[in-house]
Amino acid sequence: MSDPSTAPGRADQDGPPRPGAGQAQDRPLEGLMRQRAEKLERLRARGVDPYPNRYKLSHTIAQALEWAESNLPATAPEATPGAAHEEGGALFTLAGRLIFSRHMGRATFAHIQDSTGRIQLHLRRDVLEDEYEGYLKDYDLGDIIGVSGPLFRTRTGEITVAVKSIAMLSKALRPPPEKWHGLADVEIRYRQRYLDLMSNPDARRIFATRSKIVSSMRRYLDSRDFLEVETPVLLPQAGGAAARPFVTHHNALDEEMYLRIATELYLKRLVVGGFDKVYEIGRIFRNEGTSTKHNPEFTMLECYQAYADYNDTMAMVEDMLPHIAQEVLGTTRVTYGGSEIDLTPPWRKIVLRDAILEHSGIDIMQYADADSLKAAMREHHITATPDEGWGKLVDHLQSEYVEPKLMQPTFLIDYPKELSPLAKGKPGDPKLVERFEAFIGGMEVANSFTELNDPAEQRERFTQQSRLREAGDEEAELPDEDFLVALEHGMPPTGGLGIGIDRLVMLLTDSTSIREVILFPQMRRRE
RNA sequence: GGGCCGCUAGCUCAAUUGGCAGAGCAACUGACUCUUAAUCAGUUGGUUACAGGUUCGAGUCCUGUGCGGCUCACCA
Repeated sequence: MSDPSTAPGRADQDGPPRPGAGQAQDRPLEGLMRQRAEKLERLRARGVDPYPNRYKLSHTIAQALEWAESNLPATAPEATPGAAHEEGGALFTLAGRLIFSRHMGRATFAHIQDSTGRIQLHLRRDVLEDEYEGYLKDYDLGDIIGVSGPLFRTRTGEITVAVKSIAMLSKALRPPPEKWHGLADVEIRYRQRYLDLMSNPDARRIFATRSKIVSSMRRYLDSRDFLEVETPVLLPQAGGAAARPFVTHHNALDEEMYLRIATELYLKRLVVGGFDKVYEIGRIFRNEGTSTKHNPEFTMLECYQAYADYNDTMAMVEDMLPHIAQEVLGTTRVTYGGSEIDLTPPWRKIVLRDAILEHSGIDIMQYADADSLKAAMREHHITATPDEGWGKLVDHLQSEYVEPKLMQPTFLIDYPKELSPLAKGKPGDPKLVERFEAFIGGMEVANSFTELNDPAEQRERFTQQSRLREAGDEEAELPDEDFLVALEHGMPPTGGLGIGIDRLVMLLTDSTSIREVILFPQMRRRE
């Protein structure tokens, strides 16, 4: 009931709802969706299945365009409406999402897009007859459609399908994002990545590049006789890195399980078993905060090579990454965040101690314990949290003062033993291990060391880590008895390497946030 | 977890000092047989993220909540 004193009332308010028009209480989206649902019902009423089981394509859009480039004259001589439709050349059957439609009375130009490209359609009423009216009435932007017809060039030279028949392959019940600006809302781009992909070419480019990077990396390793393996994700105990794991529960065993934080300890078991060159490109889970450089699940390459050391893995890194860049991008010079980065080897190599001294003024080797190092840091007005051990303090100095400066590819070499419980000591220097990290664009992209294969020393290192853990370091390595047994069977001298795939992709696609290179980045649950 | 910023139509964005919530795209109706972000005429479409508060009056000011972005801390 309308109250005349507050609601003036509208002419159509008491009349029947107009077909296709939203009812007053509907939200706009529901109105748009109902229109599409009505179109779907009209298609069904005409005997058209709006979701047919199959549609046989003759070509991809890219193949059709390629054919036309070499078989059609570069320009149409003049506007000769109708001519192409009479010619009846080779028939192409193509499909894709309807992304543009411009209708002008008895003819319509439209574009469809598949994963290989987009192509223009020319629809004519005198050719399609009833199908033409059906197109105008019941097809919408966003629908997946199929078309069949010969190719021709328009007056402006654009390769176009002269459509002789058209088919609805999947009716879209929701409207697509705006066709020109695309989808800009970052949250929707991440939560509904398919909308990002269908409307933003750059998103498609980034993820296609990611795929090429990974396959190039596989080819590189495969061609050097590395064996790709898969190790468990679900573990009784998570080790191989300094990180807190995700915890889950196995019902049948009634046991706590952990998602892996590294593949290291299992890959080394395989080296013990005689696989001298192994690698895994796998998802890693770390129960930590998110940032532009961190996602709780990410992808890492780890590879292990028997009878190699960290000098060999260093040579491999500065050979492999430029190789991948060359293969995927056609160049070893990339732009990242406004900086020009040249991946051409050789890369700069600096001993970690020297790098910290250079950038912070502190020589870590002059301060043997946490207290004296902390005191030195205080003198340089550098704050440290009270519970940080010596290794953590060095890591702190490194990541704060050195890492952000390392734009061009740089290896930092020879890390403190305390930070590297799985790495082999540097001969003649009891405080250091044979380890390097590679930095590009201010990001750590690789971590590598000569693997510790002395079971007794490994046991001792685990014990030291346990002490750190007891002192409150939740990320200290847990002793892994089963791994120690493996080492006791003898592991050859081995060089190990880890490369963060996501960060490599960021670098090669000029993406400054890791969320731009992960299809479905971690997001808070939304009700 | 802290700090800063953001959230307006399906999408992209406006809204002056606190004073009638608007445009473009999409949709709908109509014109148009070489357009291409088609064009032209008209129409529809709003819980201004949510909950409170101040005020004659709140998209705008205040408080809280949610989600997101950046950043710091932590990590790779």
